[in-house]
Amino acid sequence: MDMPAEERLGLLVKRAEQRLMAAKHAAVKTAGLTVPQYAALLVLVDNPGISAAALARECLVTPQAMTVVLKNLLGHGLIERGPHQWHRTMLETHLTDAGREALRTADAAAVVIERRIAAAFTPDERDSLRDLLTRFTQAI
Amino acid sequence: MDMPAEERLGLLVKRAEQRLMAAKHAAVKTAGLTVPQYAALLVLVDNPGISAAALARECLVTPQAMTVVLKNLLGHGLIERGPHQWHRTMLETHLTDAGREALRTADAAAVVIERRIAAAFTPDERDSLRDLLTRFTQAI
DNA sequence: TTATATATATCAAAGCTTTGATATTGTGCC
DNA sequence: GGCACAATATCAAAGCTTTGATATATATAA
Repeated sequence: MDMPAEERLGLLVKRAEQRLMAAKHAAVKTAGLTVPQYAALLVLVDNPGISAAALARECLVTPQAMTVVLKNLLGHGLIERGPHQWHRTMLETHLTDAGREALRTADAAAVVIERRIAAAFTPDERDSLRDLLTRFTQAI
Repeated sequence: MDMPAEERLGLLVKRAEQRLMAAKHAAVKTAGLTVPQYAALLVLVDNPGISAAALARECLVTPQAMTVVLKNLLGHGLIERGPHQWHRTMLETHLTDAGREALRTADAAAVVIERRIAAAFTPDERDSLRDLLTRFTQAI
């Protein structure tokens, strides 16, 4: 009301993210995954045995949100969870073979999108966008 | 796995949007609103009597999602809904005085954030970011 | 007039997210 | 040893979002 919608950079970022999420959702769906599940598996494959809390920090969500995602992944047999040796308050999470396979399929589809985006810019423009977005984030 | 996370421009956009949403959420919360509620009221104030379906299109969400948002706004007395004259299949939605007041408060807080973001860039950089983000969206 | 297509609203199911609250366990300090 | 602190997990409530299915009403075309 006090600022024209046209000038609000936030709206542009939101629209870009919305489109990106829609495309990624469709991409990882081919592997039977949701975007948050894909993100969790992506961290998990490089951090076997990571705790739910640590996973949540990596994915920038709350532990409660991650619990829900892990519960669904567990229900689909893509991960396994078991008690930690000495830290009895921790649960170790590991990928199953099915989980690894789903991640492989999903990532292939997701990378196609990232490559399509990258191809829309020159190397200089990519650097510029990276810089502007980083400053955008820091400005908030 | 096939592409370094560093190079994925999508991740940067997602992080920027995440921070933006967190900041906006905190901002509009001072008016007792959520971000989707704020977005709906922002469209509503310029389109009195708009249908839920049209509102959903403006906000880029599904009609079902908008129904939930409107139900909560209605429950808080910020909007009113009534039947349309001849289109009996439509429900007209209008802001209440309380809704207008909440929107005014929320928008003031939201504009502060947008101004802070805008201030982090020169006019040329803003144009550049606008251009790059638009092409980003179209590339998907 | 009848049939088709379109637009509206709404119910239901599944999933993600947040804040808030609680219990258990491990760590460090006294 | 005992106590405060931090980290983990989990329950609960509220809200947003999607896809899919269904019912009603308007508009258009045969």
